[in-house]
Amino acid sequence: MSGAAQTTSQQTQATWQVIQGGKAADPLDLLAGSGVTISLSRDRELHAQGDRAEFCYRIVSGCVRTVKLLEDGRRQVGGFLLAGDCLGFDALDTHDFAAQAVSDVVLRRYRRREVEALMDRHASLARGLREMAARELRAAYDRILLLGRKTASERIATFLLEMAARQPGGRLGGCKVALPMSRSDIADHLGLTVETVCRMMTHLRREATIAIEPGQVELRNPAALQHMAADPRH
Amino acid sequence: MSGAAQTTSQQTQATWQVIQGGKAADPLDLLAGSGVTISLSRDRELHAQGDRAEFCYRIVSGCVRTVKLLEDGRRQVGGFLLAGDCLGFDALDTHDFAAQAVSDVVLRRYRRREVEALMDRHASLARGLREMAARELRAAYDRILLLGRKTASERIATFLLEMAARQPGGRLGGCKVALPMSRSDIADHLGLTVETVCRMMTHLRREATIAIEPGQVELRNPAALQHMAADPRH
DNA sequence: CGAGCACTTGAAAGATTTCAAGTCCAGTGG
DNA sequence: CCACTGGACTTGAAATCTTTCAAGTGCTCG
Repeated sequence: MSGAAQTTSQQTQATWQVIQGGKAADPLDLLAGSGVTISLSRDRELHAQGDRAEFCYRIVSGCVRTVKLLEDGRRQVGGFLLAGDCLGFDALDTHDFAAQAVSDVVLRRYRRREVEALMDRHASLARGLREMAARELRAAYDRILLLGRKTASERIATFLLEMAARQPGGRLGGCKVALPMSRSDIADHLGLTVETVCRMMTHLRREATIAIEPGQVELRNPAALQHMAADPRH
Repeated sequence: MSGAAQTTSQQTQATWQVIQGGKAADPLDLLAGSGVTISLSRDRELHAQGDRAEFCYRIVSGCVRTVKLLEDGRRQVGGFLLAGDCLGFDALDTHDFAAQAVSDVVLRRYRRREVEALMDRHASLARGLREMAARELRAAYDRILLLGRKTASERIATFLLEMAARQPGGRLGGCKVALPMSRSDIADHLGLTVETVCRMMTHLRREATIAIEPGQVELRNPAALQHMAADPRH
């Protein structure tokens, strides 16, 4: 019953009707009215590590990376967010990682207070966001397995297949996968060095498993990648 | 308004009153009535990888590990759960990792259907579990940083300090930290081999930073550990 | 008392990193 | 319009951390 909840209740109510009437809609549609559209240019920060978590976001277009830093400069890229992905809905009071635009980015920004209030009013939204958090957690455990137990070549293969699966037109065979992030971003995501990432990619190119083009790769032999993603020895 | 929700609503209502009247209580108290107490002996599984997620659990005593396996037998221990910790509240339809008793264990088991229904009825419970999921996610990102970017000695130091912080009587200086899990469990948790874990522990013992005893270690110089947890060299 | 398993320790092997050049472009200024 | 500069990307060789392979110790359970 907070002020924030009151001010948004009208548009929310309208959206709710639509969902009731239609098929199982995106639970986030409930938020449609309460967001603001923002544009950010390459390398700008959505929020810094430690910032109060006032807002959460949904990517409209472009690519965002989440980043944690160690005091001595070592960097871990938690993940890359593409169009449709959400960020910060499950934060606590502060963000414990930074979020930065990998490319020019358009996103929709929501006030967390309002989202929280809406969740208390609409169990369906709460359920939807809960499921989203569960998916994130599952992805995090997959990454923990990758970082804890997979070799460099397995990590690269897994990463390429993951990016391919997230591509809009999701065919695997001979599809071009956009890689808007730098090699260094990929390295810091996979717990490797830039050089190792390069060597592995070069190796895949020489085997004709992939073709490297600026800003993207073409998967010429996805089966080989899939095999490689589960086999420690090359 | 499912049947499950109806059958639990009476005891829930009673608990709810208590929470309203008292200080900010454990949101899980709402579940008090709907669980069953279970005992499991060492190495038994709470659930296997891929099992339908019918139940979720709260550890009463003992230690539980979560485990993911690769086809070729490589193993990643996601984490260790101690008394008070929860498991499976944020699962999707299936568990994507196994949960196994590290020691003899007593736990409280809840039916997820009932928990879901209660969440829809009580926004406060939903909020509490949401916050719990957020904490888990934060811990997962910390582990990703550890596995992606920290050296073996940093991993060990971080692990020992983490376990110490979770100890019931939370003093750090000269405190004994129970380590119910095997070296091999620790290795698979930190992305190392058993041998490396042993060597690092031995090293710490020789420096008199810790004292090793069966099933536990004593932190003799926590400051040294803290320094080591953030310094890649030694 | 013996077997088996967890744990420890040492030495050799290996995967990845570090260090060191280059190459290739895109954007800039002459 | 074109050379120049800086950054991203590649590639090679040496160094290093961790693993792998090999024993050996010690403890617990039959």
